[in-house]
Amino acid sequence: MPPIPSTPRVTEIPELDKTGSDTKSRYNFKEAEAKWQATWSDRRCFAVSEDEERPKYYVLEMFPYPSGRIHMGHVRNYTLGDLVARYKRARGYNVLHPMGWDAFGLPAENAAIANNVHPAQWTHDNIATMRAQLKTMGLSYDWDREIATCDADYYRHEQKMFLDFLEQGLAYRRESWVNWDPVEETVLANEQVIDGKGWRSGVEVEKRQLSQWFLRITAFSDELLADLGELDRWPDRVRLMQENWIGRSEGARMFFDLEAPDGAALERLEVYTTRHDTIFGATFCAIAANHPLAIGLAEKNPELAAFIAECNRLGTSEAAIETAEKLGFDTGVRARHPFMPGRTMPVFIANFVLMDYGTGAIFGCPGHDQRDLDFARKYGLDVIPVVAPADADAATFSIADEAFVDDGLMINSEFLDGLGIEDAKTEIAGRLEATGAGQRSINYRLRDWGVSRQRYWGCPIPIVYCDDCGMVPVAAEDLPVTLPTDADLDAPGNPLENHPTWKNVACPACGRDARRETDTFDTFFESSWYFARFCSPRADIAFDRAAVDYWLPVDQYIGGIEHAVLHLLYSRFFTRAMKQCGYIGIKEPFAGLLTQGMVCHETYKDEGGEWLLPDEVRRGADGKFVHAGTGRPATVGRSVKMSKSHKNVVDPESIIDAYGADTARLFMLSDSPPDRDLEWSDAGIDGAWRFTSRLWRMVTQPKTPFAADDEPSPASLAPEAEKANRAIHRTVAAVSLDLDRFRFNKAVARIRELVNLLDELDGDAIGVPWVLRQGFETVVRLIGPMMPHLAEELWSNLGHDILLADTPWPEIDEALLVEENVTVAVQVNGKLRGTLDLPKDSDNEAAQAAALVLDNVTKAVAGKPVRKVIVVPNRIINVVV
RNA sequence: GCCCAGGUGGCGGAAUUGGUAGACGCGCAGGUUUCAGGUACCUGUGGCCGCAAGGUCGUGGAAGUUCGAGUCUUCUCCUGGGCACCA
Repeated sequence: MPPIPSTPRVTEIPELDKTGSDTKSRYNFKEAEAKWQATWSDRRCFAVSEDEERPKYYVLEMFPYPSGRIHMGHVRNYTLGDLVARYKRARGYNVLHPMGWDAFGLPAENAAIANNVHPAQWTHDNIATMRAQLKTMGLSYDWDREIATCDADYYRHEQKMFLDFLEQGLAYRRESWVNWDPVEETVLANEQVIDGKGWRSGVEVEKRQLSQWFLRITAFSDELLADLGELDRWPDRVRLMQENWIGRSEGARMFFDLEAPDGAALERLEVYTTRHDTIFGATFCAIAANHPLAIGLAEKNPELAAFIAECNRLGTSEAAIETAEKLGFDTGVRARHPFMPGRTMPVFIANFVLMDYGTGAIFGCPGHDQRDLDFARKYGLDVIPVVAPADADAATFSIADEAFVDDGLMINSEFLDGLGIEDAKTEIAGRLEATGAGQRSINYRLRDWGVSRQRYWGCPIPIVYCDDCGMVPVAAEDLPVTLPTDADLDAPGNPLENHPTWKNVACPACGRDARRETDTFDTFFESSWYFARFCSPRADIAFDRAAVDYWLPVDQYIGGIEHAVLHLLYSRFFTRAMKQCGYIGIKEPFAGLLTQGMVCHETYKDEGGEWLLPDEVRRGADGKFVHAGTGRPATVGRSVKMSKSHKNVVDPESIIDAYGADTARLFMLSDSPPDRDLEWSDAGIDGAWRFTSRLWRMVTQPKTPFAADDEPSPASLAPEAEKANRAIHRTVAAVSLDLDRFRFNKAVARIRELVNLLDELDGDAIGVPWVLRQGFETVVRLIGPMMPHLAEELWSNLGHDILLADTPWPEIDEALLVEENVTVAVQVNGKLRGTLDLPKDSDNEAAQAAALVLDNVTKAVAGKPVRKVIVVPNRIINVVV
C-alpha cells in the first residue's frame, strides 16, 4: 500500500516498491485513473447540449474562489456533486454539470500587495493549478462550459444587467455607513477589523458615510419570504435561517411629541415597535447614534457628540454591536406619552439601536423586554409592569431581574386593562390610526444590498458622473467597462480612484469631460447569476433564452452551509430581478439544495503553543505525539474545520497521489452523512483504500470463476445462490433510495454488505457462478458514481465494450424484493425477551400465541396474569403483565 | 447578544421515522498465512455481573407522555455555523 506523507505513524516504514513482483495482484490506480480520465475526455462523454427527448437534470456545485490550491472542502463538495451527476446520468437524464471560477475578490489584491504579482496573473495561475487538480479527481464536468467571472466576457453581461436593474428602479445610490481605515484610506471588510482596529494599519477604525450603490432586494421581501414555502427540496434549517433573516414583523409606528430642554422646536419622534400593547409600560425612548435627531442635538452638545463618536467606533457588524456593553446617553429631550398627556420620558441615544432597522428609534418597556430592563436598571429608569400572568395579582405583580415576556393580561394600562396581548395590540393600533398618532406597520429586518466596493479586483460599475448631466449610465455599445491593468495597489485609497487616467471619460450624454464610477461590485454580484450563464457560456448576450429555458432551474445545488443566507438569498433575488428585466422566465434558481458539512481534523501544537501541521507530528513509541523533526512533545487539540490558521490541513493532492482519487472520493462519502461535518482521519482513508484493493482483487482474481458474460440465467438456483440473488436486488433498491435521499454513507455501507455477502459465496452449487457475475456487475455499477475509475476498470475487465459511464443503472426484479419471513421482537413490559421468525403477515393471534410460549417470555411473565398483548404486525409483540 | 444546527461504544456513524440501540467502517484483542508486515484471511469486541445460559445498566443531563422513547414534550449543559464588505 502506498505511503502517505502526512500521516503520523508509530514507526517509520520503508516505502513499498510499487513495481515489485506483486504488481499483478495490486490495483495500479495511477495508470487506471489516467487512462479513464483520458478516455472520458477523448470521447467527450460529459459534453451536453439541449435535448428535448430526454429529461434534463442540472447539477451544480458552488464554484470555488481560486485561492491557490484545492482543499478538502472542495474535494468533498465536488465528490458529492459528481456522485449526483453520474447517478442521474445513469438513470437516463440529460445532465448538465459545469464548473467555473468565482474569480474576483479581496485575496487577489492582498496577494498582489504581498507578492508583487498582478491580481489577474495570480488569479489565472491559481485557476490553472486548481483546474489541473480537479481533473485528477475524475469529475464528470462539461469543461467546454468553464467560465471565470474576472473575464470581461463574463462581467460585461452583469454590467448590462445592472443598467437594466437601474432602469427598473432595482438599483439606486444613497449614503451608507462603512468601516473606514484612516491610514489606508480604504473601507475595511468586517473580517479586516480586528478588535476595532484595521488589520494592517492597526489604527482604530471609524464608521464613515459614503455614497454607495444598492440593489433593491427589499422590493421582493414578501415574495422571497412567501416562496420559501415552495422550496421543498431545501433543508428546513436553511429556509428557517432565510425566514429569520428577512425578519418580517407586524407592529406599529407611532409618534412621540418631543420637548427640548431649551424649549427649541423639535420634530416628533417616530418609533417602530412590535409590542405596542406595552405602550403604558414605556419609560424611555432610545434612538440610534446616527439618527437625524441625535446628529442635530450633537451640533450643540460636545459631550453628546463624543458619545456618538464612541458609538461609531463600534464598527458596522451586528455581532460587534450586539455583544458590546449596552450604553446610553440621556439627550435631555423628553418625549410625551401618546396616550398619557401628563407623562414624559427621557430620550436616550443608545448604541444598540440600529438606524437600519425600523425607524432607528424605539420606546423602551423595561417590564417586558430583557434588554430594556437591563438598560433601565443601569440608568435608574422606572419599571412599570403592564402584562401579568393570568393567575397573578395585578396589584402586587412586579418585575425583578427578569422581564416578563410571556402571554398574559394587561394591567396598569388604563383602557387596555384585562385584555390579552393581541387584543391590546389591536386596540392600540385602532386608536393610533384614529388619532393620527401612528399606524399599523409591517417591517422587515432585510436591508437593501449594498454592492459598492472601493476595490480594484472587481467588476467596474458602468456609471459616469458628469457635472452637467449628473449620473449617466455607460451606453450599452460601450460595454464592457474593463479594469486598467496598471493600477497601483500599494498606495492608500481606492486604486481606480487613484489611477491617473482611467476614470477620465467623455460623458455618454453630452460628450464633455466626466468621471467614471471608481467603485467595483461586491463579488456576490458575480455569483448571483453564474448558474444561469453556464447554460450558454459562450453566448454573445447574457443568456441564450432557449438554453436557460431548457436547463433552469438548477435541479440540485450543492455547497457549504455557510452560504445559507447571503449567497443563496442574493441569487434568489437576482433571479427575480433578471426575470423582471426579461432575461429569464423563472424566479427560483435552485430547486434542490444540499448543504454539506465541513471537513475537520485534529489540531496540534508544539511546546511553545504554536500550531503544527499534521505532517509535522508523529506518534512516538509510547503513543504520545511528538514533533516529527525535533522529537519534542506535541499536544493534540480537538478537531475543528480544516484551516490555514489552525494548520490542521491535509493536502488533497498528496492524498490523491498516495491513494488515488477513487479512494479519496470513497472516504468522502463513507461514514459521515453529507450535511454533517466530516472528520478526516488517516485510519479512515486507509480503510477506504483497503476496500478499493479488495474489490479490485475480488473481481480480477475471483475465488470462484464467474459465469460467462452471455450465460443465460439458470432455471433454478441453489438456496445460497437464491439468497444472494435476492440480496443483490434488495441492495440495488436500497442504494437507489439512499442516493435519491442523499444518504450516501448508508449507500456505501449497503454496498459493502453486499460485497461481504458475495465474498462468502463460492463453490459449485447451481447458479453460484451466475449469481457471482450478476453480483459483481451490480456492485461495479453501484459504485460507478462514487469511484468512477475503479468501476470503469472493473467493468472493462468484466468484458464490457461500452463504457460504464454510458451504461444505465441496474434494473430491479421487484419479485425478488418480497420477503417471506420476518423476525419479530418479543417484549415483556417493553423489555426484549426474545425474537420469533414468522411468515410475513402472520395472523396476530398465532403470533401472540407463539410469543407467549417462548422460554424467556414465560420466565419473565413468571405466572403473573397477562393484562394486555400489543401486536404490531411484522414488527413487535409486547406482553404487558 | 440574536438566529440555526448537532451531542448515540475507544472513534466515524446506523436505527425501516414511536417498535430488537450500536448496521457498515475504523480501532483494538486473539489466531492463520508470510523471511517479513503498514499485507491478506478467520474469530471476538458497548459497560458491569457470570464458566455459560443469561441478567443488568446504557443514546450529554433532569423531568414527563406511552404497553414501548435515541426518536415526542418541557427545562438544562456543552460544541459548531451565520450575523449583511471573507467567499
